[in-house]
Amino acid sequence: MSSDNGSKTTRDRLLEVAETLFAQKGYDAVSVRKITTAAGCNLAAVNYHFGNKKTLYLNVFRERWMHRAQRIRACFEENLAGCDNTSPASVIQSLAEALIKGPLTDEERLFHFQLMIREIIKPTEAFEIVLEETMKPSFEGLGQLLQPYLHESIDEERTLLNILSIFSMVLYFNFARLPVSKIIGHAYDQPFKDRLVQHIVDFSLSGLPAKENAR
Amino acid sequence: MSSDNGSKTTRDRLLEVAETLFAQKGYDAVSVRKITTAAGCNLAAVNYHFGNKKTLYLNVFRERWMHRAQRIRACFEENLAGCDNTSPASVIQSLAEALIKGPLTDEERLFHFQLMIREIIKPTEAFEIVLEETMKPSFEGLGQLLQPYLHESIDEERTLLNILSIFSMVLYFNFARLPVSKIIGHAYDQPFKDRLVQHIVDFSLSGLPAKENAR
DNA sequence: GTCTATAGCAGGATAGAC
DNA sequence: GTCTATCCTGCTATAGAC
Repeated sequence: MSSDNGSKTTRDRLLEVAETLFAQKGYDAVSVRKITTAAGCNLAAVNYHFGNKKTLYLNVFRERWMHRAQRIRACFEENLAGCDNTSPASVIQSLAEALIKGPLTDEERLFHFQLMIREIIKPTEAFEIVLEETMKPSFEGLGQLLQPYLHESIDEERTLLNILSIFSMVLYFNFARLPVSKIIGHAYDQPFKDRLVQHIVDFSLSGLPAKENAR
Repeated sequence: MSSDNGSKTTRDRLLEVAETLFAQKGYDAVSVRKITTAAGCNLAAVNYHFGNKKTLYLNVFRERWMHRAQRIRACFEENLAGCDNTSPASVIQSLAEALIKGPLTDEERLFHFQLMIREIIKPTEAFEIVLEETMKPSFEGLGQLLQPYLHESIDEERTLLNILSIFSMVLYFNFARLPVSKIIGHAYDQPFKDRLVQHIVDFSLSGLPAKENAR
């Protein structure tokens, strides 16, 4: 064994370090050399444990990203179960809290959404995991939860657009922390995250807080 | 001169090709070789015209991205001037149309937002251009347009969160075309873009189209 | 302003010792 | 399972001919 390895195996440290670096810098900007150095192991370790760099990247999604997505989902369901009744407000609040405050640390959340965004703008094989095993089921579940409360005239596409819009806000406020911080003039501290969740719930339920005569 | 150059100068072709490739694949995934080959010129051309690869990337933003942002802004102002009166509805409709239908071709729009997203997740020097010369002024302008119509109790942060939320939807529906298409089950054709703009306006003004007794 | 040729280095991947 | 040593490809950047 070598330098700064905790109790974890080399394989696990590689996955952990690779996730961080891939999220921060992107697949092409990260070399196998940087990963193995940061993981405190040998250059050949990636090829021994994963075959090649691409498979390491895919396993980051299969073994770590998916697990995070499941933790978020479980948190959403707990939040919802903790509500007195099911309503659009409780669904959206549960969702926003799971995604913005949720079970992940701030770092984990940032990496999670950075990886997701990278797959959306430039899909690889990992995109299938993100889309089919996470996004689609989530949106479908949300659709079924919300449908009973929406106007009968709202068709399936419109329902999906509503869900995608809520999702787009949550996604944006998670991955665009830097511009958001610079624009609002302060960091993502806990009180702000509370206000943010409240804003997303309010905006999703009622849109702009306009005066009565202003529409 | 060489192979497939139109009437444009080598310098212009380099900027054009580089923009496309950087948007599609990201800075690190694109080599100077690929750029010069695609532009039909010699490997040394990038260094001759721009000094190095990084400066070429920055000039894509300075000379092409900024110009696009200005065209979008001009379109927004035209749209707004064409409305009978200023109201939250007319402001949001003008904005959504400028950004989703707007003056850019579908390709241009995709590249424009891909470049923007890449700068948001991993900022370089170009981020300053995007933030200070485009995002900040736009959000400030929108704030001034909308403020008179919002409840007096809404503070500055809340106003910004509302504007950022509208922006997040427009951004998402522009750069996440692939997952959105796969989820709604069809492509971004013109009728869909019309429905999309309408949805964004409706959602931004009123939130979810819920039954009266459902909140 | 555009080309060829090449320096100089970093990349992914593998073979084989331990 | 982890190491060293090495192959070979591809990268950015430059020098210098035209």
